[in-house]
Order: sequence, then structure tokens, then C-alpha cells
Amino acid sequence: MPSQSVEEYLEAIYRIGGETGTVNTCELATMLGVAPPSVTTMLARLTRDGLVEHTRYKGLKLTESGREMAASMIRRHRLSERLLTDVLGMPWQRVHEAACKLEHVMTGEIEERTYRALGEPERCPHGQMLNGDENEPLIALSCAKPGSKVRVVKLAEENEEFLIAVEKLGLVPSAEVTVSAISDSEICYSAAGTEHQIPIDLAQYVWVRPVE
Amino acid sequence: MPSQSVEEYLEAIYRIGGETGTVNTCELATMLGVAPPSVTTMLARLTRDGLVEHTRYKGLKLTESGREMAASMIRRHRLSERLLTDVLGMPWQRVHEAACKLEHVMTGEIEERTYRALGEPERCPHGQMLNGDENEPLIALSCAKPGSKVRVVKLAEENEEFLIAVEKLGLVPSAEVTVSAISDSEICYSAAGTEHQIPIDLAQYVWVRPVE
DNA sequence: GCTATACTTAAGGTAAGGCTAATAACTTGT
DNA sequence: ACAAGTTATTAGCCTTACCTTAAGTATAGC
Repeated sequence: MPSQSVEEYLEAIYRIGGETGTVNTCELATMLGVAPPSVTTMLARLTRDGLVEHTRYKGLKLTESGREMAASMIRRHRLSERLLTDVLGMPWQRVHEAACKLEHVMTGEIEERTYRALGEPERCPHGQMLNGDENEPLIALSCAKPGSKVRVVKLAEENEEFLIAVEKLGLVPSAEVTVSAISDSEICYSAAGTEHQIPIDLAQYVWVRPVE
Repeated sequence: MPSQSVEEYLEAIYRIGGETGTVNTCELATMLGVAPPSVTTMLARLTRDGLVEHTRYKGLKLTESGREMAASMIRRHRLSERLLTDVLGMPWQRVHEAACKLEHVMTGEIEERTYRALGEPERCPHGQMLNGDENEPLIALSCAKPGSKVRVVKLAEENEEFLIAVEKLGLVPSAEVTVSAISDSEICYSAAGTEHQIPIDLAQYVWVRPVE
């Protein structure tokens, strides 16, 4: 039975490296808020348990079973968020923290039942996919062309202040946005008939799909 | 922030002693499956944190704030069970274990939202009250009079085998039962038109209310 | 008042997870 | 090609949260 900590390491590795990517010790340490030696120690454990492949001084990769477990944790996280918003009516900007705890008490059975009870949703409230990867290419709002019309698909950052900020700027999943101008520091656009500007460094976390 | 272990101790104290009762060290040790000295140590901690009042060699009592926390844990447990049955469709005989984990990740907000989302239910799937105590007196099925008609209200034992057994015997919450005979070892009754017998030692956990 | 039971203290163990400081291996610039 | 900088690892230790057994101390009942 993997501990909560193991699950969090796997999740972080998956989030940084995606399905196949290689991850290095310090990135992981930063993301988890611990010192690098703590990561090295944990990697020994994850290697022993067959969850990662680690080459000293090089990087590490998830094994097949590590990848499965990591993907499952992320799916449970996103399903927890959907449960919190759809069933309990919690605001979607605030569900991340609670989902971080819930995901660790979900069994496979509860995961499956939740998925079905929620009507087999495609995405979490922030727009992240529940099953597999995005099936069409997305671009960051910061890269959209002036004059183009796009639809917000997902917000790649769960920080509460960030989510509150983008909601005030009309950038919720499935919102339609027309980009009017891009400067060095900001993007101007209209959403739901209102003009807004958003700093580039926030817009990079807003992923969109071109419309028609 | 109280640890899971603290929460489990409080819950056990509350379950043994009820709102006000005094509890002794060894009962608690037995219920939690630990050695008595472990309990003594934990009691020092709970006393330090103002959750229990403990007099050496005498018993212990919950303080006001300990009582509140314990009651809240039990309520969260029961709400978790309702969520698992009502929303996720899990069989009520199996929800106890999952609820034991869920209760520890519920915040006050989630507790409240769950209560409302479920339609402010009165009881958990096993028939235990969610708010406060039973407002009418119940008797154990083992004490029912021969010839009397009763309705099952709650099952005071969450063990899975027990619950599966009583369900097979037609004793689910709100089932109507007519007691026909009582011997030293068994009770004979009919439920939903079928005759059954149940051993006394099981019947003592089946709480019923006399009908009309 | 004596003994059985119930409880507490003492002493110690384990497991998980973290840290700093020192060392070692890669990598890069010249 | 090697010195210097960066990145990882090892070594050594610490804390927290529990739990345990063995031995001593209260209390209660006869």
C-alpha cells in the first residue's frame, strides 16, 4: 500500500514529465517543496518498488506501473474536483486543495463509481482531461493571433488566486474570446461582450482552441 | 490540526461513553486494538490539547471541545456513508471501511455541503442518527415481545459480515418484522412474508421501534 | 489489610519523512 | 582538455508519531 507521500511524488513526476518525459531531481525537489537529498532518498524507494527507473546523476523515468499509478492519482484528483463542484456545489476555484486530500482515500472502486455517477465527464472543472491526452492541439492564450477567435479549454494552474483572477477576466473553460491586440506585456481581448487585458505571464496558463 | 489518530481516539471515546459517560483506559485500548499504555500516552496528549479531562487511575471524560470534535467525526463518518450509497451507489454493507478514511479528509464546509446536497438526511445507511440522539426509545430485537410487530431502525454494528447476514435475514433499516417466538438462543420472526430465525447474539445489535 | 485488577511510568523500538554538510559526477566555457 | 560551476548523491542526524513490554503503583473488593 503506497503512502500518501509516494503518491505525491509520482503525481509530481507525471505532471512535470508527462507520459514519457525524463525528470531531474531538483525540479522535483522544487515542485514538492523539499530538499534534493529527500528526493534522492525517495527515488531509491520508488526504484525498489518498481515505480521509477533512476540512473544516478542522470534523470528518472516512470516505469509502466509507476505511470499507471501516477495517472490514476491525477484522474482521482480531477474526479474529486468534479464531485466537489457537481455534487456538492463548491466553487471550482477552490476545489483543488480538498481534492489533494480526497484523491488519496479513493480506491479503484470509488474512482470508477464516481466517474459513472458524474456521467462519465471528459474534463475536470479546470478543463483538464480525465482520460488520456488532449485529442486536438491547443495553444496558450499568450500565443493566439490578434484578430483570432478562440475558446478557453483549460487552465493549467490550480492556484486559487490565479483562478479567481482569470474568472474575473472572463476566462472560464468554454468561454469564447476574441483577441484584439498583443503587446509585450499584455493581451487585449473581448469575452462575453466585455473588453479585458491580461498579463502575458498569466495568459500562458490559459489554453485555448481556435474557433472555426 | 488534529491527526487521524487523535480523531480516532475521540471517536472511540464518544462511541463508548456517549455524550457524557465516563470511559476507562482498558475499554478504549480494546476498542482501538492497542495496548493500555498507548492509551495513557495519548490521553496525556488529548488532555494537553484540552479535548479530554483525565484523572489518573480514574476515568476520562470528553471536554466540551472534545465532545464537539468527536460528534463531528461521527457525523462526517455517517455522511460519508450516505454519500457513498446515495451518490455513488455503493452497497450499504460495504461503505463503512471507505467512510473511515473519508471522514478524516472532510472539512466543516464539505460536511455542511454534503448534508445539504444529500437532502438533509436524518440517518446513515445503517440507521444511525446524523444529528443528535434518537428522539424516541428503541429496543433491541433480542428484547422484543413475542407477538409484537416492530420496525427495524438501526444496526448497531458495522461489521461487513454482520450486515450481510442481517440483510439475508430481511433485517434492513425500515423493514417491518413480526416476532413470533423467542427461545434462549434464537428469535423467530417474519419479515416481508418470510419466516426467519436469528441468534440472540446478533439480534442484540438490531434496534427496532414498536409499530402502532 | 491483602490481593487482584486496572492503570501508569519507564525505557525503548520502528517507520516515515525531513534536513545540512560534505563529496562526487556531470557539463560547459575557454 | 580541464577548471569551474552546477547538479546529484552520500553520510550522518533529527523529529514526529505511534506503538510495545516490563515493572511499579493505585484502587477496590473481600
